[in-house]
Amino acid sequence: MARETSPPPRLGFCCTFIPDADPAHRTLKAAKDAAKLMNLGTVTMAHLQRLGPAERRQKLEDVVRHNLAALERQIAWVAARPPLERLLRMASSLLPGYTHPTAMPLYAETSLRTLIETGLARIGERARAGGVRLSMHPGPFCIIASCNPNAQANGIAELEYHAEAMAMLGYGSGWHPQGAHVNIHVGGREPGIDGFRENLSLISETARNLLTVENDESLFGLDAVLRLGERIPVVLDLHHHWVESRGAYLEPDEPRIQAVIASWRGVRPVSHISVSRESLLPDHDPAALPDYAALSESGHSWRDLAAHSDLMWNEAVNALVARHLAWSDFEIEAKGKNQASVPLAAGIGRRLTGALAA
DNA sequence: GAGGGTCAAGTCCGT
DNA sequence: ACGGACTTGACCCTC
Repeated sequence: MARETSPPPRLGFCCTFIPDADPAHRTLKAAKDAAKLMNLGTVTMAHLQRLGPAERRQKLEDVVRHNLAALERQIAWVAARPPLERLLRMASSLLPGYTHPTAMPLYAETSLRTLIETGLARIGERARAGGVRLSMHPGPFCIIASCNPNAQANGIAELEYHAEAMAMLGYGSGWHPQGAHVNIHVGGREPGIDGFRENLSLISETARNLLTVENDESLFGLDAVLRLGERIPVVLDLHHHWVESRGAYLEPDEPRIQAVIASWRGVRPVSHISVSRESLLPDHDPAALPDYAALSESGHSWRDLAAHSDLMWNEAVNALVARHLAWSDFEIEAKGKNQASVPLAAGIGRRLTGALAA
């Protein structure tokens, strides 16, 4: 397959859509209802367990139906945005309790399976027709290597759930098809990188073909995860790297960027960006990159600095994203979701237009 | 409808 | 020892 034309740059928000403050939402409830329509929900396993068989089945089906419809609305919204914004991280709550004993038997029933399979197939087609790049990022419980065999088995099952969902969306064969991926962290200190690499043999080919591994802020930084780059694409989180390295911002010409690109083996990489919370930085110059040493000295803990902001308030970081877009797409990990990613994309769009005009 | 306890899960950091 | 952070605060019951 020839790759003469590289795909266009993309950035997007993660999991949850936040509606604009709209005068049409005259009450708080109206705003909440608007958000509910666009976002995936869930049901607790404890609640499901308390219900009788018929109600239990109905409740799960209701949530799944809602989630399929909400995901389709999210993708339709993203597809209607400018090409730069056509990327979405999907919420893991799509099929609640898929690997939990309370819900698992229900997912085995033909009627629910058919509902899910037909729904996801249509949603995947819609994403591809709309040029929307999709990903998932399972929670911290999804680890493929742990000293606790039970935790490891649960983690692998959780990864397989994400891979199955991707497969039903139409991304089930080949190396990160259309850039689709399921991104996780290395996990605990032990068995670490080597355990992670060994356990790649324990997961399905579909999951291996979708998997990516991200540098974290403490145990497994960029250099550590690049040791997996021969097997698995590396997702570079610039904010994690800043925290882990105590203040380093990578530029696109940094040699390790080439190693990250190589790890994706022909697929356009995805990276993550976020910034420390606005509240920690009342006097910070939004035009300068956050200064880890200075913030640390003025009393901000490692944990505080690692936490994410609501919006992409720092213009220097935004400019850094614009530079890195030359080689990578971006997931914007801000608490304000689309309220952060849309203005960021607009700023970058203006920057690109300006560069062309100049 | 608001308020508050509860929720499947691993691991680390800070107190 | 325990709460918070991370993936993401939502869900569900009671009043």
